[in-house]
Amino acid sequence: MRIASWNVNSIRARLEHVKRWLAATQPDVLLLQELKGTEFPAEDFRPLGYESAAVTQKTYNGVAILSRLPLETLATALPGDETDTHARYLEVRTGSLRVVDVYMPNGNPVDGPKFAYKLAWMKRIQQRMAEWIAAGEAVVIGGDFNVIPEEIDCHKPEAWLKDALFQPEVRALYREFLAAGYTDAFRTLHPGETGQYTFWDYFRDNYQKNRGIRIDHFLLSPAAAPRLKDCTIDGAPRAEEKPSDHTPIVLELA
DNA sequence: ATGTCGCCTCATAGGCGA
Repeated sequence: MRIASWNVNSIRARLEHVKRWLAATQPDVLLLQELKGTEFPAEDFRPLGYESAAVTQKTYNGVAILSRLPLETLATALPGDETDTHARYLEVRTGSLRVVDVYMPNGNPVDGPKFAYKLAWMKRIQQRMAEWIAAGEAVVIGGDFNVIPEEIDCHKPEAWLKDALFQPEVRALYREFLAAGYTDAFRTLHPGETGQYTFWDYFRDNYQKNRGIRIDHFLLSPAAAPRLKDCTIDGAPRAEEKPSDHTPIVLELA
């Protein structure tokens, strides 16, 4: 079973990119983030064999899950804060798995309320993750975590010291996810491998120079982890015309 | 500080978020 995740930075601007990539890569499930608009073009994916669920809002955020298998929506918001209206979370059951699509808050600037929101959001999902482990659930959590886990996950750690994505508290929470029993699919299969990134900002020639960060991740619960076969980053879409600033990460499960 | 995108609007430029 092939499950992929891609922050597309506007589904409207990237519709043809996504359709091309689906046809070429043939994932069973695709998690999308940063749809950036109220409308989700579900009907464009049906001819390719995908049903979908989406959580959208105007201008910002937005997540969707496409699946070739039947899909049942379990949750469209992360519990724990009734005042949180951001479209950042979607949980479905498909292919006997609980599949969770996350677009975690960016959190910049570090000295403002957005950073507090990021930490609170991460603690809220940590609570859910503990419940799934306690229940022995097979869970795949994928998406844009907006977390650079370790120094190896960025080209130049010094450049990210003041950024929310690389703060000690944020990295500590990510490590707590792993300590609780979740498996970082990519890093587990590629220990110590450098230069592997999922995001390069549009500035300068960061993609051409491979000055990026690894912030899109797949985490597997203990019940799902034994099925892990492969996890790779497909850099090709980042080299296309008018690309997203992120590129897809692809997970293979037995 | 800056660079570049994409979205939106008391719109054709500027602000916001990333």
